[in-house]
Amino acid sequence: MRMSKLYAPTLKEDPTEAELASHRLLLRAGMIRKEAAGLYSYLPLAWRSIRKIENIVRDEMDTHDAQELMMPIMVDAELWRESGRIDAYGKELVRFDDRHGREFVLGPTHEETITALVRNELRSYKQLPVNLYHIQDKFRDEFRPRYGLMRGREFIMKDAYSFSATQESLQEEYDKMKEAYANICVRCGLKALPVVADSGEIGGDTSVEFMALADAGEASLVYCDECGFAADDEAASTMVPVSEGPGDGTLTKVETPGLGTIEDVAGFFGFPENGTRKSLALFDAEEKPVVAIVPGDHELNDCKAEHVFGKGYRLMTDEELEKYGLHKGFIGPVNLPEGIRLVCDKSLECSKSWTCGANEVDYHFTGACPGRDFTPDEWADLVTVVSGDPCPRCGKPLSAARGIEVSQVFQLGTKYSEAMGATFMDEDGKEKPLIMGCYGVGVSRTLAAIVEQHNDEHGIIWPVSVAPYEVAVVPLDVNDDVVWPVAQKVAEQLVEKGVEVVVDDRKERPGVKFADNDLMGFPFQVVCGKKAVKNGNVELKDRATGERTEVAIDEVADLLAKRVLDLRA
RNA sequence: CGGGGCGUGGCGCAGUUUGGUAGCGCAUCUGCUUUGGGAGCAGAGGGUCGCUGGUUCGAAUCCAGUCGCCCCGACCA
Repeated sequence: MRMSKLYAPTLKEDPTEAELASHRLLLRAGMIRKEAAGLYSYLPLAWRSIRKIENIVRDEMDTHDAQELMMPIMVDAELWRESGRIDAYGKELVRFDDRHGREFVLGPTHEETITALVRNELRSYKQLPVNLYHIQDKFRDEFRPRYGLMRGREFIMKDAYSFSATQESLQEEYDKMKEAYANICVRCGLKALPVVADSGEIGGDTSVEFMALADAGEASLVYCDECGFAADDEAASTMVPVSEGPGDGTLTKVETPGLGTIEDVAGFFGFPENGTRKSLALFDAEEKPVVAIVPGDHELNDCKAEHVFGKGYRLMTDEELEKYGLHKGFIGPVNLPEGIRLVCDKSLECSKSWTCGANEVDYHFTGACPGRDFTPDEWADLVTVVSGDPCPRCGKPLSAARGIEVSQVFQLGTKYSEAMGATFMDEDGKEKPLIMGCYGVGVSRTLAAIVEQHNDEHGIIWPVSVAPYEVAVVPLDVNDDVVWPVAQKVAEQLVEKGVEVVVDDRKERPGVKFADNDLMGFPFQVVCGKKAVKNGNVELKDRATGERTEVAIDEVADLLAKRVLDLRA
């Protein structure tokens, strides 16, 4: 490919609307253009990368026994009525009538379509399991699309659906997809973690999200380097280690004038904040007063609190505190006024000597002991797990990170097959609903996540496996009758060896060429300058490391082809 | 849906307060010079100022309405 013919208009300045590195760089590198809010055109360079990602996905799907097909983007709304999602999905679901007045939706996902497709043909357990997928544009009319390809209204998704006769078979399909997804991330050059999304429930993993680690990610998570455990920080549950407070374990009232914060109290006793207890007064969803107590160095988790106190719980205002006989900064479990429910974090259950408010202005207790000095109504999981807390699986300290959800595997069960009458005849002669799994990969989001993880101040740094072109040959002066033929020769040799090459044949100054090639992020640049060529050399630049080495003109194609082919996933 | 901001050549912006011949930088085109990190000089082309209506002798500018976009929040998972 000749750069002079390439449709990739680069921008010298940062677009004002773009904040994320991926959004900014994809725009600047001439790879995407916005058509409307949340709607983007993929220009040739981005489309080449998208196709490479798709092909990696295809390869992994096919080797894990899934079959590709293609379903329409338009879906008969009747199917969504059958599944019951027509109302449940809300305004994100785009609906419209065709010319005959029949209602349709633009598929935001395709459970309904696939279930309707297979219910007529998958009739016997002998045909199962089956796993079918397609790669298709999806449309979700997001309230607030943002961050470029990260959260668009129209996006590319690979969605697979498995149909099994038994739970064991579903588990097998699910495990295969999990393996495929881990491979996909690695092959795309993504550092990603499989995050248990459903850990609060009955247990077992029935849903895993693959999170590409990136500071710009919308999800917070904690993970364990030691054993590989990872969970959404809201879903993560662990026993926070707590230290016993000061004192000898007898209940002692201590004057703490004006010390109304955890920091003050910990400082006063010369104890870590962890040795104190944080008491929060709130109203549950039914407006009944509650005091919740957590370790002093942890926060009440909003999501968990909703589980315990109901959606709509809220903290008391200062006036409301006084009304219930509570004092800001000095709330505690001992001598709690009548009628207030006491809920304590489960990690405090083993602690026998609490330092906490005395429910009296300017006084705290040390040595407060549950069961002896007060009795909680409930022990519950209340805190947000943070970096350093022990891994619930192996006990080693957890790390915190932010992530981009690039894919998810989910054991659906019989939700859709039951609602839509997709049944099969089992071995025992009984008709049963198909047991389903669904498995999605955000292809366009994966592209954004890759850029988010692979960039520097000069631009994108593509992993070879998904680079739009693997090598850029950059003659610094195309009018020079020594340099230009050398560049052409090297490019030809590389193409012959199967390498994807773009030649920067533009009549631009070197600075422009360097800037553009760095921005577009081709993994390798072969720079042909007058001086080096005169010595029989060209310069080989590794975009990732910035390392430049002079290589003999006759050897560069061989050398590079080997490196590139090695790095292809 | 709440709060804030913005719509002016392809891109980035000034001009709007105080109405009076639409401007700057980049990009584009031509010529000459330049050629290892976004060149210099000279010249040229390109805009119904988001849209609709109103006020006025006169509107990018004032008024009303409307459409679109961006940011924060809430919602959604």
